[in-house]
Amino acid sequence: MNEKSKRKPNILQKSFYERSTIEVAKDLLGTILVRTIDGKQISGMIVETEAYIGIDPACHAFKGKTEANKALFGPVGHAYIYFIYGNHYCLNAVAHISQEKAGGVLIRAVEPLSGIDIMETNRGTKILKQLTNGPGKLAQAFGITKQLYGVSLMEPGPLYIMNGPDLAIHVCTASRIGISQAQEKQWRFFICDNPFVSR
DNA sequence: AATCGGATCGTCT
DNA sequence: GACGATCCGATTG
Repeated sequence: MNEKSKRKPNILQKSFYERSTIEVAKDLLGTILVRTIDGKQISGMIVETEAYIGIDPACHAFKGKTEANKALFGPVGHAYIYFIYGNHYCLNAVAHISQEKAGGVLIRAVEPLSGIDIMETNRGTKILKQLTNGPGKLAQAFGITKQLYGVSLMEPGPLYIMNGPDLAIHVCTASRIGISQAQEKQWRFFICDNPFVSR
């Protein structure tokens, strides 16, 4: 174990996020999303993601940089959060190769691991499968709002992502959900047969 | 089980 | 002024 991993045990670092957005989206499957809030911890294993690269018409960064999407153009390994449909926040991890100007991975679903009682309170339901099986739902369960906009996911703070257990993961691929552009791209990834994948 | 429409508001045109 | 990387409850089969 080297000095770096001693300081930040198991937390994914810049070298993980500074790669092809699609590769990062696949590799985030099976990792652990951790939220610390009020001294308590919520965590879940990422089971569903979607890749959005800057040159892709479905990506929020496609039409250029704005105040709302600027995090997508910022340093990799940070959170890009957006508010949609008047009700919901969604979480992305900024990730792209250095030559690209923007790109991110939408975290669409996780499998609850710890802090399930807090998730139940945040979501207003005790139905386990409905706590985090969708991007808006997991944001609500984890208490993710725009106050976390742009925070680093690479250090022990309010929100970070850790390596998961070394499990054999079978990755399924599909079209992304809820977009009108570039629907043919197969850039949605999920752990096959996991019950917390949306739909 | 599957489908449908309403809620609701930040962001961009 | 319209729309959206969604969710939920109601209704129908």
